[in-house]
Amino acid sequence: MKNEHVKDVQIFKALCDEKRLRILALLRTGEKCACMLIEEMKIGQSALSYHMKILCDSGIVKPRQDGKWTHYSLSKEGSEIAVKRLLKLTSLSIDEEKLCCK
Amino acid sequence: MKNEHVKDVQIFKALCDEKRLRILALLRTGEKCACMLIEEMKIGQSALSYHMKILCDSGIVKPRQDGKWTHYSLSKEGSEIAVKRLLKLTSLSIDEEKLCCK
DNA sequence: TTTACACATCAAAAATATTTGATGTGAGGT
DNA sequence: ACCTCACATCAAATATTTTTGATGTGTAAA
Repeated sequence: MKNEHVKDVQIFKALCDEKRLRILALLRTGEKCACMLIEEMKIGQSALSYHMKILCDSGIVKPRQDGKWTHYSLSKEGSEIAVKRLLKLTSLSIDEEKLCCK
Repeated sequence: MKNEHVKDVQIFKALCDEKRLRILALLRTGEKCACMLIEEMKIGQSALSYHMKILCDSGIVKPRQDGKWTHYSLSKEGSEIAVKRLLKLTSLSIDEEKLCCK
């Protein structure tokens, strides 16, 4: 009854900010480097870094180092986990029992 | 590029708080009245009302009046919309074009 | 119609998240 | 080794969210 949902909160916190959703929208068209996101988002370097950390920590976005540059892209695995968690959180637990016991 | 994601933010804001996830967990076992949620959650009446408003406004939970009592339950439609939005937000837009043009 | 109950709403306080500007770190290039 | 660039991290300022206690609203029973 305590830290039950810590990971879930982390995932959905990543998604509950408009700027982060706009970043995701940019990543939907493919990998982007931080400098490009800063430009497109019209946001400070430090603020972008803050948001990217939240997105990466959630698992939905993954970073890739390329020398001095960092490139970000959507993580298929992370997204799948997020969807699975959402399905679980919003489904009746009866359904589960049906699956297990019937 | 502005209020593009207002509805999405509303949906995921509902999911990014630990207390609200615990409320959802309680609702997974079936409809619950506010008074029961207050008890189980060990939370103030006013705070519960605040959280229920956020959950209901997101569409994930739906209220039902029964005289003086309000009962809350998971909304199947609301949950489906949330899952659809999450899938969209985290999928490459290439996939879409494949579906449309090929 | 009065009263009690269940819940919503409000405003102020408390807690948390985000932005900003300064500084740190690590990878190259010279 | 030194310098610059790209980004991370920190601390303080600002903004937003949540809690709390008081008050409002609608329902039902007396």
